[in-house]
Amino acid sequence: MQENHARVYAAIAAIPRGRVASYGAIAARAGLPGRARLVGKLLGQTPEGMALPWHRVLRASGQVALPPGSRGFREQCRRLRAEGIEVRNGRVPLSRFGLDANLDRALWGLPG
DNA sequence: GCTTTGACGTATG
DNA sequence: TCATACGCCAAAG
Repeated sequence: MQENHARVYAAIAAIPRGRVASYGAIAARAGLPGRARLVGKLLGQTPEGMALPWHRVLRASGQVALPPGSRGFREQCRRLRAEGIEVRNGRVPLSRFGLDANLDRALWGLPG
């Protein structure tokens, strides 16, 4: 296990239930700014059996990264909805469920 | 070694 | 909102 891999896994595991984070945010949190693709690559080779909230990782746009209609795509949407996250057309409104967005809202004391 | 290939991101029009 | 261009870098061939 590479050091970077471990950090990426740790960053993903740190996403609270009911929230989502982007590949870029995960990479940055893992100390690898600008390397979102590395996160995607890693998840692509991650065994299904691994206990990891991989479904909470989305593109910066809020889009599910997996090919629409694929098995993984449906599984991800299913898991997200199971946590109360709204998924519409393979997209999650980051304004409400994005981890960073919610942190900002908390800091500014704005309503959700 | 060089080229291609990604579960990506930002800038620009 | 959609498309294109470019940056990024580890793996695989």
